[in-house]
Amino acid sequence: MRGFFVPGDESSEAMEEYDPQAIEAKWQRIWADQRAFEVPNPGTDELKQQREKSYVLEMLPYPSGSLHMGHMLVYTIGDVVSRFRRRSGMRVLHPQGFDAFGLPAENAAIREGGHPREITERNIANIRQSMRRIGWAIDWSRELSTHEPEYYRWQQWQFLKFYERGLAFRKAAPVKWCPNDQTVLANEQVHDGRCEWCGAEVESRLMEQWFFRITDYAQALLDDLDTLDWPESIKARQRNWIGRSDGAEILFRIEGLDEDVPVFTTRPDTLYGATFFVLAPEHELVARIESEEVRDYVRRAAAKKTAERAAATEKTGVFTGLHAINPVNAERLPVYVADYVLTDYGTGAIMAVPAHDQRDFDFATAFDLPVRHVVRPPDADADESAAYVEHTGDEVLVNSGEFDGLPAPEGGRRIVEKLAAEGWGRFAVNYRLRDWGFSRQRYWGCPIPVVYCEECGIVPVSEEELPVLLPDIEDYKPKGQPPLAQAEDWVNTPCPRCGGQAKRETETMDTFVDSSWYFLRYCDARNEAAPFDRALVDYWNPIDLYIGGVDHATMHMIYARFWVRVLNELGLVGFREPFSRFYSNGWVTLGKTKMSKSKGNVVGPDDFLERYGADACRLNILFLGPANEDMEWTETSVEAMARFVRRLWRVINDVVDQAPSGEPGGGVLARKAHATIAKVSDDIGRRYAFNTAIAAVMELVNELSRDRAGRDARFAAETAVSLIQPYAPHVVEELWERLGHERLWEESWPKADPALLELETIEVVVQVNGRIRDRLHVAPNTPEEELVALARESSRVQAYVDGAEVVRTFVAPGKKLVNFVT
RNA sequence: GCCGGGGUGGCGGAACGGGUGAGACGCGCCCGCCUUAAAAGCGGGUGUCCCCAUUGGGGGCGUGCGGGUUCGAGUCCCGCCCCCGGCACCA
Repeated sequence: MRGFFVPGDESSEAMEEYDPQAIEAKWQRIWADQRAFEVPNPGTDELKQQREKSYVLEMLPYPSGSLHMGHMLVYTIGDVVSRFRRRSGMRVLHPQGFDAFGLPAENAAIREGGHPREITERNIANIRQSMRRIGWAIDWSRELSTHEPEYYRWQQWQFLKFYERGLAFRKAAPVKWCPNDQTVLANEQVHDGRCEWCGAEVESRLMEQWFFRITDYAQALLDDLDTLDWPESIKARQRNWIGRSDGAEILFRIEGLDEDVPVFTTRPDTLYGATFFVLAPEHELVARIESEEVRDYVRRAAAKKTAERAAATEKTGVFTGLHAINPVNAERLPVYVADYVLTDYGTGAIMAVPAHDQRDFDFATAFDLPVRHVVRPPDADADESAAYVEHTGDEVLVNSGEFDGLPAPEGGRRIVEKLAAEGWGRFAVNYRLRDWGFSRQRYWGCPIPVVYCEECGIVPVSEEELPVLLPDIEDYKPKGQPPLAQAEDWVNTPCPRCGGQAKRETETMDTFVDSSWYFLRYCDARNEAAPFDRALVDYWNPIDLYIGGVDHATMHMIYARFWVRVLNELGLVGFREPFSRFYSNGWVTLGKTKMSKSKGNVVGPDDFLERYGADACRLNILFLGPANEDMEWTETSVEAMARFVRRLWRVINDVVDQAPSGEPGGGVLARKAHATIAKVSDDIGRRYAFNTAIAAVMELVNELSRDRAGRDARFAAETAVSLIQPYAPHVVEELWERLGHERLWEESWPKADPALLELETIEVVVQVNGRIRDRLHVAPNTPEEELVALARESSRVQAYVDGAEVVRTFVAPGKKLVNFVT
């Protein structure tokens, strides 16, 4: 049979070539036919079953033209974990859908013609096909796209609940307006004063907007971060974003206007150092100031682009002629209007303490205002010509009347207490987080289900009327008013309350609303009577492993947390936090720069799928490095993985031909196999160290390849195939069959035999004064005394001890090391 | 400025609760085998300096820099330097 076998020739003449395309197509067809990865919802009785559930989810993809390496990474991470957990006996939910609304499709429609829906659905079809081609184990029966009325209908329904609670409301607010896209942007969508999408400089405008009252939840969102198993860096970002500051609110009487204006400060200890007072140009009181100079300054400030205003190095402002009274010492402080004071942080007004705030100091210098130092380091004279802005906590108050000599923190406290007693101040907390402005003056989004009635004002559409369908229109180009305004038949509608003339809301929702609850809909994706059934949602949630990029750590993940928290208060879900554990994947880079469309350095997976197959590509993306750090894309590494798969193919086929069947013999190879089981299970199951799990299987295959016909070869082969299955699910099914089994994707995950994890002999390192001088090979259960005696006898140890007295002897835990100290 | 994460071979990276010669696994490179040749494959080598030597053997130094703790430090502590990221005229 092996007549032409030539020593050294690795390949059996009977062995077929490894053909990834054919093998992958075959198994993908089988999985689809058998609906292998659909997981039914539990029945009522099953809800009580012990079988552990696991909800593994990657962030919802935006359906741009095609998949990129970032997708490849995120979804492969989730796939490996979900396949691993499924084989570990859990009931695993691993669905997929599309974040289908949004500006890019609409802009493409404007640019190239066509309907955003057609463009989007074409992209979705394309991406879905790629996803199947990569072999991700997805429950496609739960697929959703956020642009489908079946989905957004229930989003509108939830909006109505928020509206009833007063959590969705309209207010006039200064908003970031993109003059190019003709729409309002969320703060989060503005980077360095520029529009996230088109890069145009953003303007500030005062407009009526829809908001969600997320600020009511700032503290709750901050507190509950402590309960979440997230990377510290991600929690830190959310904490930064929420931006809690502890301080005081203090009232200043404005002479002449007869108004008490509150300011927020984190430094009440410096109150005696206030030498002037500043209002933001947008502050409501400013409009009441009768001064041509002030009006002129306000006009110029308003005209400045946000970017300019933030980048300004020189402080500008104008004296109002008014004075504010410092409540602590009745000093008259000149009131200025200056645009370095922000209107949307704190109260839009500040007490200025130039001695202890760099910005105030700069302003005081420019306007020749006095600087009075009131806190001083305990053992040094302050430099009166500069601002002293440190606060180590050891400073003492000076020039502060009755509070002189107190440590600054205590002095600050006492000052607030005194003001509080007199009704001029209180301790206060301020947050950076703003309410979530969610209306967009664009077409391709979820319609906001309200109408404006001439008689009744804002009237919500009744639940029975949902969904408010997005109508088709001719022209998507915004012209100062939202594109939906063109759909006159749709806009004009009778008022649900009085039946009179009314107009529909023509703004649409921010797509972050769409992605704030999609993970709930997956649990009950075809429900036509409700957004979801609470029992099902409570069964699957919270998500056990949520995977995605850091770029969504603030906006999406804060909004979704807020949304779920509100649903919890509404009694619609039984949990407060949606994402128990978050795994943040790194970026795939080319060279050292991030792959991104704007940089034009995107390498797509399609080409590599064709050349090397899905299994090699899946292995590659996880072998590049730790998946939670940035990793550099190299073509040589895909080739290396293709080589590994081919090698696996050959070695296993040889084992099938050459190795005896029967029980493993417990030799070195069998022990290696058990060690590998332990390592891979821990790497995937606990450490999320996907790269080292692959390395471990490679080591096993390397050892196996040297002993393909041995008594443990078959066991080692089965183990290697089984362990690499989550990464390379196609080729292993083929090999598994050749090994005489079937349906590896349903096979229980192997368990390491603790008895075989112990090696027959262990190597014990013998050190003299911390330097390794010899090694012993002994039985693992050798008693300590015997071990020490053996080590002491070693000629090499003798040589290094060299007659000196051994003062101490250390035996490391596990008896793997003996150290003699002379 | 505040906050978070990092600095390990030629490269990507291992070393998981201080305990086996740091460098697993892979890439690259070098040598060899196979081949008419190539591809593929297979075997070996690959931190650095030094010493003895014929194959071979032995030793010192090495995880950004400087200290420290410890029998033992890439890992812990103190002080620096550098890189990446978040927030930021945020009062």
